[in-house]
Amino acid sequence: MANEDKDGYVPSAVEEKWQRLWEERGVNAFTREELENAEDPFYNLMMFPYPSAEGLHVGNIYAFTGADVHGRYHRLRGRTVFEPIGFDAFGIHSENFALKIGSHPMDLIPSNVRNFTRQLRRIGGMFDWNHSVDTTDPTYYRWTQWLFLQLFNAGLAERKEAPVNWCPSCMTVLANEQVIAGECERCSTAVEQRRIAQWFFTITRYAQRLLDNLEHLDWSETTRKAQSNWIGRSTGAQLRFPVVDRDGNATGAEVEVYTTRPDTVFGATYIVLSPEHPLVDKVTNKGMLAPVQAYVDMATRKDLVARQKADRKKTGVSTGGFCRNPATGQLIPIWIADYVLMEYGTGAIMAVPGHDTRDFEFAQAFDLPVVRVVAGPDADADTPLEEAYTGPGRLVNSGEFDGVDVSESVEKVTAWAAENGWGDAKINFRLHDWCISRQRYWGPPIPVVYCDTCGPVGVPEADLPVVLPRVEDFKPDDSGISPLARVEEWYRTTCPNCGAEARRETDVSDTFLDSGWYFIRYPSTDFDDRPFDSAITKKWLPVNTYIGGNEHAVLHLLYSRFLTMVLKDLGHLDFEEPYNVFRAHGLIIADGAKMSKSKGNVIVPDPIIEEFGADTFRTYLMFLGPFEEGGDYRPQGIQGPYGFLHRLWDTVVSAKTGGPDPDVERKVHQTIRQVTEQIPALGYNTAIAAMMECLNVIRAGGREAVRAEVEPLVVMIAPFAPHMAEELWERLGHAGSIFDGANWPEFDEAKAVESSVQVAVQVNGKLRATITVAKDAPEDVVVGAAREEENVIRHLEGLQERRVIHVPGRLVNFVVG
RNA sequence: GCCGAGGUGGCGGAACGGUAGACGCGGCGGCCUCAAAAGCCGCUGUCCGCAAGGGCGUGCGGGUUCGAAUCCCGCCCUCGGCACCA
Repeated sequence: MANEDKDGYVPSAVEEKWQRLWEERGVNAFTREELENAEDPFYNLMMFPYPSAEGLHVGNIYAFTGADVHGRYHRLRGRTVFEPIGFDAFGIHSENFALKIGSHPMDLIPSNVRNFTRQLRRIGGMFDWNHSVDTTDPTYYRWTQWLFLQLFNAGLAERKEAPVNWCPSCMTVLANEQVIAGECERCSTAVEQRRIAQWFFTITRYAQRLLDNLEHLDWSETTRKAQSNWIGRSTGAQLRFPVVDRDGNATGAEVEVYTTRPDTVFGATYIVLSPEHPLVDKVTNKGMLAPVQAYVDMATRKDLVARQKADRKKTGVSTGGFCRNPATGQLIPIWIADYVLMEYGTGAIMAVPGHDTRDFEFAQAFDLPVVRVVAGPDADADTPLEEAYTGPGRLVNSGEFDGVDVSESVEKVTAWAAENGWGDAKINFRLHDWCISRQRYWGPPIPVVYCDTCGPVGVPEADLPVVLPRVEDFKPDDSGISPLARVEEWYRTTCPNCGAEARRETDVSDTFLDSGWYFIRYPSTDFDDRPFDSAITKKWLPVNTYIGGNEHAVLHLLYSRFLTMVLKDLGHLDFEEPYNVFRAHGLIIADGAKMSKSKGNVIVPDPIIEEFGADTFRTYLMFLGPFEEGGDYRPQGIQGPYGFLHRLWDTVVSAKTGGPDPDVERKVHQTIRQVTEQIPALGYNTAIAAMMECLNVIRAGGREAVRAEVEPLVVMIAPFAPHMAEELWERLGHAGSIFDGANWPEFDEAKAVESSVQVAVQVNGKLRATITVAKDAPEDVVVGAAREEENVIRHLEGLQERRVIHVPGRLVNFVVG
C-alpha cells in the first residue's frame, strides 16, 4: 500500500526493511570468535518448537515473544545476549502426521522447518540463525548418540524386560510420563501392558539429588512443586513378614512390604501381593491355583486405564497362604489384588484396613478383619471403625506401644522392628527409571550392536552417527518391534569388539533425549568434531534465563537436569544444573478455553501480522495480561496497542528540539523507573501500560513533544516493537542498531520526584476530601489543611476527635467517635 | 483425594495494609467531514440526588486494624497438574 505521507507509519515497510538489515549486518548472529570472546554473556533460552505442518500458532508466538522481550531488554542494558532457536523435529508427532498424509518425514520436516523459519523471522525474534539446531540432522543426533554412549559406558543405561505402557493405536511403548490417566497423551487411546526388553536410564539413582537441588533453583514455584511431587519422596519402612505353612511353621520365605505407616503394623490383618509379584506362585495354596492363575492373567493383561481408576471397585483373590504378623504373632492371609502396583515399593503391602482407605474398601469387599490401632481424641481402643481413620491420635491395641502419639510412633515402631530384625527405615521415590526405547522409525537409532558372544556393545564413537536410513515403509505394526527391524541390510553388521556377525539395535530413542541437551549444543554448533566445546560452554552455560511452558515441568525439565548432572559427574561439564532461572509462561485463552483444533478456537497469526504488523502483534500479546499467567485473546483488543504505536510514531517523527518540559520529564523518569523494574520481572502488561500513560502525558492537550521526552520511550518500547524502534532510532539521527550498545535510559531519581502530592483525607477510614500539599510539608501543615476542608468539617462536627493518623504523602485519617 | 494458580466494572486487567478500578477494549456524546472511515476531545462501577454530596461495592461468612482486594480463620467456585504410590 502506497502512503503519500513519507512520515506515516507503515509497519510492513518498516519491518521488511529492518529484518533485511538485521540479516545483512548480522545484528543478531554470532561468529565462533564472537561467542568465544563475548563480554558479559547472557544466554537467553526458550523452549524450541516442534515444527508442525500447521506452522507457528499464537501460543508459540506468545512464548517466543515473551522470551525475546527478555533477551532484547538485557541486550539494551549492555549484555551480550545469545538467543538461539531450533527444531525438535523427531518423534511420533511428525511420524504420525507423515503417515496420515502419505508423506515421508524426511521430506516433510525440511519443508516444515523452512516454514517455521520464515515465520520466526517475520515476528522479529532476535534469533542467532548461525547457531540453530535440528534434532533430526545427523550432525546433531550423532551427539545425541554420543550422549547415550556416555550413559551406557557409565552403567547408567540398563536393558531390562519390563512391563511397559503400550499404546495399541500408536503401536509403541510410552514412558510413564506420556500416559495421562491411563491413556496415551497423544491419541487418548487406552494404554495396555506389555513386557518388552527396553533401554532405561537409571534416573532413580539421581532422585534425591534432583530433589535437593530444587531448593536452590530460581524457578517458577509451580514448576518446582510439580517436579518435587513427581519425584515423590516418601519416608517409611520396609517390613518383612515370614511366610508360614498351614500349621504355622516358617517356610523360609518372607514377604517384604513397604509402608509409610509402620506404626500401624499391629493392625495389619492381611498381606496383598501385586499380581506380578515373584512370590505369587510360592505362596499360593494348591487348591487356589486355578482362581489365582485366572486373576493374575486377567490383571496382567488388563489395560492400565481400568487398573488405575482409583474409584473402581476393588478386586482380588485369596492365595490360601499365610504370613505371620511379626508384631502380633498372628497368622494373616495373603491376598493378590491389582490395586497393589509392582512398580512401586516392593510390590507388596501389609494391609491395615483400620487406617488406610483402600485397604478398608478391600476388607469390606472380602470380609476381612478390621482392627483399630489408632484412636483419635473422641475414640478409644474399642470404638468401632465405620471408615478408615487416618487422623491424629495415639496407638491402641499395639502392645507395648499403647498410648504412644502418632507423631512419634513411626520412629519408635521402626526402631523396634529393626532391633528384632524384621524391618528397616526406608525412603521411596515415585520416580521411575526413564525408558528411552521407542519401537518406532522417526528417531535416532540407539547406538548399540548385539553380538552373540559379547552381548550388547556400544557403537564406537568414531563410527557415529549411526544414520537413520531412509525407509519407505516406516509404518509400525503390532509386532512390537521397530520398523528398522524389517531392514535387514541396515541392521546386519559386525561386532565392534570381536568382528563376528552381529545385529544393530533397531529401536530408536525417545525425543526427550534429543531435547534433553540441545541447549548445550547451541553455542557449539560451529564444532563438528565434538558435542560441545569446553571453552565456549564454560563461557555461556548454564543458561541465564529459560522460558517455556509448564507442560514440560516434569518431563523435559527433569530429564535435562538429570543429563546435565550425569555429564558433570563424567567430567564433561563443570555445573550440574542447566538453568539458573526458569519461568513458566501462561496460556493464551480464547473463548474461555485453551486454543486447540478440537475446540475450534485456534487463531491463525499470519493474517493478523499481515494487517497490523509484527510489532503491534507482539505488543498486543504482551499487553494481554501478566506473562506468567497468560491472557484472554480478543480480536478487538489489538486496536489499543495499534493506536499506541501509531501515536508514538507520529509523536517521535514530529518531535522538536529543545529542553524537556519539567512536568513531562518527571513523568518520563517515573516511567523509566517503572519499566526498568517491570520488564525483567516479566511484568510486561504493566510496563506497556506505563508507557501508554507516559505518551498520554507527552501528548496531553495536543502538545508537541521534544526529542528528549520521546527518545527514552523509543528505547523502552524496543523490546516489544523492535522494528519500529530501530526505524525511529535511525530517524532520531543515530547510526547503527539500537540494540548495539547499552542504550537503555538512565533513571534519575531527582528528575522523578513530585514537588507536590495529593493526600486523601478520611474520617473514620472513609474518604471525605483530597488535598494537594507540598511533598515535604510538615505534619501539622497537612493535618491543618485537611481540617479546613468543608466536607471534612461537616463530618467532624459535634464528634469527639480521638486520633489523627498521618501517612506522609498518602493520607490523613481522623478517628472520631 | 492431593498439589499449584486464580475469583476485582459490560470485557482483558491495575492497585508497598493507605484515594479500588491504572492502562486498554467496548459503549455513549462531541469536533472534523457533503458523508463515511481514520483521527482528535469528553464521559463511562452501581444506586439515591437538580446539585453539593451520600449509600453500596473486589466469590461467601467471620476476625485483626484508625484503615483490608491485600493479613488471619472457615467455606464456595474456576482453571492447570498429579492421582489405588501403600
